[in-house]
Amino acid sequence: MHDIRKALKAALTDIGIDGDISFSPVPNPEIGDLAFPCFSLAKVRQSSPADIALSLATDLSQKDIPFVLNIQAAGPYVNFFLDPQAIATHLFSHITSSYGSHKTGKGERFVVEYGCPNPMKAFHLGHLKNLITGESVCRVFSNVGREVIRVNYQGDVGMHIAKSLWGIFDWIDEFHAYKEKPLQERVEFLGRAYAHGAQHFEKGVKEKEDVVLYNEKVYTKDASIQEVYDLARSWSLSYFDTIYSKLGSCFDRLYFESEVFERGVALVSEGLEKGIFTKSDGAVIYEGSKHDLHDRVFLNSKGFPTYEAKDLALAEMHFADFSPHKVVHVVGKEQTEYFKVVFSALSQLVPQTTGKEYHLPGGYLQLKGDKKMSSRLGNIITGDALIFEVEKKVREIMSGDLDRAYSEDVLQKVSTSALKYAMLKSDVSQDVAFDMETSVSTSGESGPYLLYIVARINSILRKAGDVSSISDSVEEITVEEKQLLLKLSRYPDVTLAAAAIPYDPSKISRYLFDLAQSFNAFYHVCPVLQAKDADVRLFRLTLIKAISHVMTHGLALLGIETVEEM
RNA sequence: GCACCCGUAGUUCAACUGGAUAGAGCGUCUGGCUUCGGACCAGAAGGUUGUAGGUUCGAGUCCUGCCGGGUGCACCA
Repeated sequence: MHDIRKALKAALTDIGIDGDISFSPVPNPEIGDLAFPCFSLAKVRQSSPADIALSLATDLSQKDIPFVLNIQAAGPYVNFFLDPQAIATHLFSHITSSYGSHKTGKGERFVVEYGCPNPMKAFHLGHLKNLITGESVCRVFSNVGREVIRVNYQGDVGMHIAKSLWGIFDWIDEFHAYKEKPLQERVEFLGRAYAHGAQHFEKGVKEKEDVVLYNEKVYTKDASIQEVYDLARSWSLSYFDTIYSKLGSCFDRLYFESEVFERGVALVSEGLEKGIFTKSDGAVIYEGSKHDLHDRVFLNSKGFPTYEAKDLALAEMHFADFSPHKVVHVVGKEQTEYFKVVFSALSQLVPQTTGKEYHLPGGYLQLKGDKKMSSRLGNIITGDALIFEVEKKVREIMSGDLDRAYSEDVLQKVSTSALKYAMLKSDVSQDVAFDMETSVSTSGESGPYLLYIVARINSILRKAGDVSSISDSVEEITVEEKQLLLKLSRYPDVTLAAAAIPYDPSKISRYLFDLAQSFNAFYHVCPVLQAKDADVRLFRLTLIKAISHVMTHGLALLGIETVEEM
């Protein structure tokens, strides 16, 4: 579509139109495929948009414009009818393995921070959605040529760790007994220990002090807790690794709060001297209120760094380690105001970060409907529990198909597609109401539906045998085929748009669903293998091969692998 | 109390960034088809885009007020 628009723009420039030339979609294919609205010209030319459209259409009709079959003025619009044959020829010669990839981001290095669970705590639903979103964003970035560094920042110090440690030490014999048990059980123990500590913390002033003591022990690296701390931390991290690998993520660098808190203190002290921070009630704060934001505490009155201070040091490390062009924080949208304040302070403290820090706000994940599932999962619904439930459901559905036995690989891929597509189908900042039935269903807007389309196409291609030769010319192109050609030609624009601010993989998921629907419309009207004419058969095989390629490519950007059969 | 985000079909979401008759999935109703893969398809019903104004050729989209929701605002992460 980019090439098509370029040709149209050139033609318009040729007849004296300057400035921003943009096109708009046409509501109905019967009146055209692409429109040029003439409203903005009306002011300059002191004439009605309709008159201008008419005169432009006449002028343009004199010219031979690539991809254009016919031009008509329709009210204030100049409508272009595109030539499906020319598009097919152009498209089929361009659909190679790199169709939809770009080099526009070449030379740019993006650090993407996502995942970010807290060691010794559960990997909950929010983390799951975040991981899936972040991974997709990384792929979308790589696809335009950017170098992507995947980083994961995890809180291995702080009050939540103190709570866990208090709980563990209160149950220390049990802790030692768990050393021999499977990872899953060890992690579940940690979860209980955390809850135990958190409860204790809430009981009263004295109990609170018990827990705070552990916080200080962690910060001062007290020898009495070190062995237990290290072990519990490593259990958690191994457990997170199993989830990352299951969902196809692999981090280049894990950052921990324990490695930034000291530097955080130093940076804030430095900033205090420079007048960037001020003292207030014994704490050190950044007066965001002077910059249309709100005030935040960076060092508490005991001199310990808050999350804010640690984030400053982390940012400094990002830049020291990778000199990124952009650091994208994939984090829940409730942190929006927080990031504004931190970025503002950071910009003054570490000027090279200015304009390079970006918060990508994610929506919340809520489970919808299914009461059975909610109760089975209990109050604490973890991310891996949801993964398990999806797998179980998919297995249930697929084992109902007695004609076929499915491999574990296929079951896994279908499950993953269900989960990931559900997370990525709407805008990143939109909350996701996860519905099990619609997510695993093969009809409707779901991952399995898209995989099914690809499997069908691949099945047809297998039956067709060798389709290495392509055909781009045919006597007549049907309306369904034309729609597919137009949609396929849009794909590179879509991948480019997804990689631009606001970064959003859902642009791709929506496109793929739309393409799949157009394929279905085509498929039920146009026979492929049984096409009467050999030319038509080859043309359609080439067409569906192109669709399969784009679908596979696009799904990969979402982190979804396709299957040959399902 | 202040700030930010959001109100679109019964429901879950779109709407190419201000353009033509606001579109899809699910659900509902009607019909088709026993397979180039039926885990299917077609058609229909369903809307005063929360509300009242304003801006202009033109508003779901921009501005203001109100109503309703979410989130964040000092030593948690």
